[in-house]
Amino acid sequence: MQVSGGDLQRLRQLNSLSSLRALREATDPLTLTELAARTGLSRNSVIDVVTDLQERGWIAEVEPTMGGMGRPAKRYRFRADAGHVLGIDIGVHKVLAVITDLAGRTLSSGRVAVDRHTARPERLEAVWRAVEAALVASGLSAPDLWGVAIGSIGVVNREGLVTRVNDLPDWPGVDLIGHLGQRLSCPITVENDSKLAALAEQRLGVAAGVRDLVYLHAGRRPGAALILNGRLHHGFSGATGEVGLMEMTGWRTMAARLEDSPAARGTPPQEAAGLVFAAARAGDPGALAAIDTYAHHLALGTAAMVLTLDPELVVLGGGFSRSADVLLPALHRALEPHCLRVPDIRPSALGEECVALGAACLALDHVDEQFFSPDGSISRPAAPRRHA
Amino acid sequence: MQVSGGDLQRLRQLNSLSSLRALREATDPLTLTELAARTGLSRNSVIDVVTDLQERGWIAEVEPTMGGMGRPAKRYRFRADAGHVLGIDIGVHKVLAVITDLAGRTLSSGRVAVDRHTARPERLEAVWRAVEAALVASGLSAPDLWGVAIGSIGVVNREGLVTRVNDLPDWPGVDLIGHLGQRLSCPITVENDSKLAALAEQRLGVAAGVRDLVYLHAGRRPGAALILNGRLHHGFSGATGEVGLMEMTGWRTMAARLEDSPAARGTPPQEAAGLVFAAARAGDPGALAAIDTYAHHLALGTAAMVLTLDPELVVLGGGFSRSADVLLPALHRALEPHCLRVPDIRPSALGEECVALGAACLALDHVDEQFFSPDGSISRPAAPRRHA
DNA sequence: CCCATTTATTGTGGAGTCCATAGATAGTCA
DNA sequence: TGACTATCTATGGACTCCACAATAAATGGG
Repeated sequence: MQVSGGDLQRLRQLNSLSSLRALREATDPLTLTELAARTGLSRNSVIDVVTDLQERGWIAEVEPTMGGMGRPAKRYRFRADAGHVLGIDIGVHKVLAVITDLAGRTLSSGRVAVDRHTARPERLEAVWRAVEAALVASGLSAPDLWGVAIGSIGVVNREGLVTRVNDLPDWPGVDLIGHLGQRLSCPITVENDSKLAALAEQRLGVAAGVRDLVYLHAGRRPGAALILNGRLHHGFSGATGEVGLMEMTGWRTMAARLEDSPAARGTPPQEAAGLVFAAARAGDPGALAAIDTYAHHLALGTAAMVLTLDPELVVLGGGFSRSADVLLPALHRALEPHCLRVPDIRPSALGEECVALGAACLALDHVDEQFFSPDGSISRPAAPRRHA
Repeated sequence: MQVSGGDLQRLRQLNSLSSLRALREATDPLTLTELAARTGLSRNSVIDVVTDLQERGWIAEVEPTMGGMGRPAKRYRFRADAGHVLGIDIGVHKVLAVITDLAGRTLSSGRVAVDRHTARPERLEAVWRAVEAALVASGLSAPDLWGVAIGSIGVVNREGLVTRVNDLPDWPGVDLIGHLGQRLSCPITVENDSKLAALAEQRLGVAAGVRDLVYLHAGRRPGAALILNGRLHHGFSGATGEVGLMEMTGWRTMAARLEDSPAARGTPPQEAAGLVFAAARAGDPGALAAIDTYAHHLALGTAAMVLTLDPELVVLGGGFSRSADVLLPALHRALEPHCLRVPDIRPSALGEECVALGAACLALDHVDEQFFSPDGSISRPAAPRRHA
């Protein structure tokens, strides 16, 4: 609840922003009268604001719709194509770059495969190749980007440094902002990948509009992230959702035990879990038991977070969420003995672009913040700045 | 980040509010020039705003300080005595009502002793007697109150209803807003007592200004509450910080086990814990071991919250926090094996008025919200309204 | 085809708020 | 007493919003 106040021009800016927001959040183009009603301004003032925004390229007039009574009104829409942001997902097995417009719609993407043995320089090079591919595919160039956010595995602190990673020995300490800042001249943010997946679900996925939620990354490397009061919860040092570190939850070993179950014995570990889920779907008692055991452990850590936070929703994401038809009921059953009220549980709606899309959402958030800050102006973010 | 905008009078209102906030947050009275610098407004505008605020009784002029160069400047201060709020703590053993000014400073209080066998009607009657006593002591009457908040034991939902209580069988379902609304004509809010204690610590106590913290209520009935992003975290149904419900933490029985330790065997349970802590302070090995066991269990639940949230600070409150000199180091040791980073732990600074003060803080928050809402005016809250 | 009805657009004047600037005022210091 | 400094006071200009009246463009009925 920040009170800003200021100048008459600041007032005009605030009114422009509230008009812009109204147009952006509306599903259909709005007439001047509708916009006046939504912003609470008089019609005259809305005309001033709208012509101004139109000249600056923020909104566009669309064909008036005929057929109603009276003189047809001009209609205006938000121009989501006025600017673009870049979201990057740096994972163990892939690097994915996505370019979206200001509404978060994907325009293009670039993908480069890597693996757990890829060294830091090669991984960074892969990042740049993915970005270039996405830029080429979109027809844009680097200076057209208004913001960039990067999702990385590991714990990311407030300065955007990766501080702790389990799987990639040479990844901690990498300065992604410094690296990408050499070629990109817009604000750059770094965040943990699970956190960005949670953000994507809250903005574009099954958790649209939910204020408090726990995101579970159920996969070979379990994790969790939190959206609290509608915002990503970063924590003091970035290490949130780490309940799996409590040995009693069994999170450290639960995925391996699932892959070791008789239904998948002997298959390569990357396919094992899928086989177990398939077997369970076919009614195999051993597979069902293995999944119940997995769900039991997943529920222990989840219960710790749910009892702490009492969220409205739990989103089941990660690779295993593809088998939500089997896993979700088991998780629900396993949570019941622990929770006062088992929250709604929904499987992730977004695919493997989840993290990159969440990164784009975070970049959009920062663009927004710049607009709405007291000294910001309604124009594209200008100065290259380091964000964390 | 709510964009408001509006007409010229709304702009004036915003500028008045930012001036008011600047004066309230300043430690000393400010001159017009200083105020202009802090608000970013021109001197002329500040004069307009300030004379207006003075006429409405929000600020007062103080004697100019001589001795400097140039013409002595008028100085203005926020009038914290312009309004008052009431905070009520309804506990098992006492009802405490506190009246504070707009700065959260206690003016008067009223206290009535009750016990676990007091039935609901008598407890509600005690609430009213405590309120009347506080009013009499302050020289105010009910219509002078701008806001009321009540801290109750048990889970409190968004509608302000008490939904779940362990110790008082006839307390769930009590409609405190309806009851007090019969005699008080200002907005009334109800919240869980531990949550309010946490709020008090964040506003007036050891956690001043900390954005993310976990409040531990270490006492005969353990509990926890969270401040996240500078605001009280209520949760979807009000049941946050309930990690103690996980049987593996041992929270349900840890206090009884402490009271049962040899150092206090045979003493009345209300004094037992104090005796154990005293014995530990004197070096008694059995007492030290009992405290280590207690700290171990307290740490299990705390670790679940800390790993989930990665807070900056843990505040140790509740009755046992009087023995923080013994308990805090034990808790720190017990947390270390579980946490990546053990947060700063500080003992509560506020005494047993903690909950009532937190209630006053919450009432002040609601008064503030009314000021800063787009359609609010800079005047005392008018209409009686139910808050939850 | 013309006209009443409905809704949107355009134009004018007034009120409120903020700002820049210049001159008057009230202290201190030599 | 007179220079100096910072504050107070007054005036005019610029900007933004609003209310109201007149004009314009569509529909639908006679």
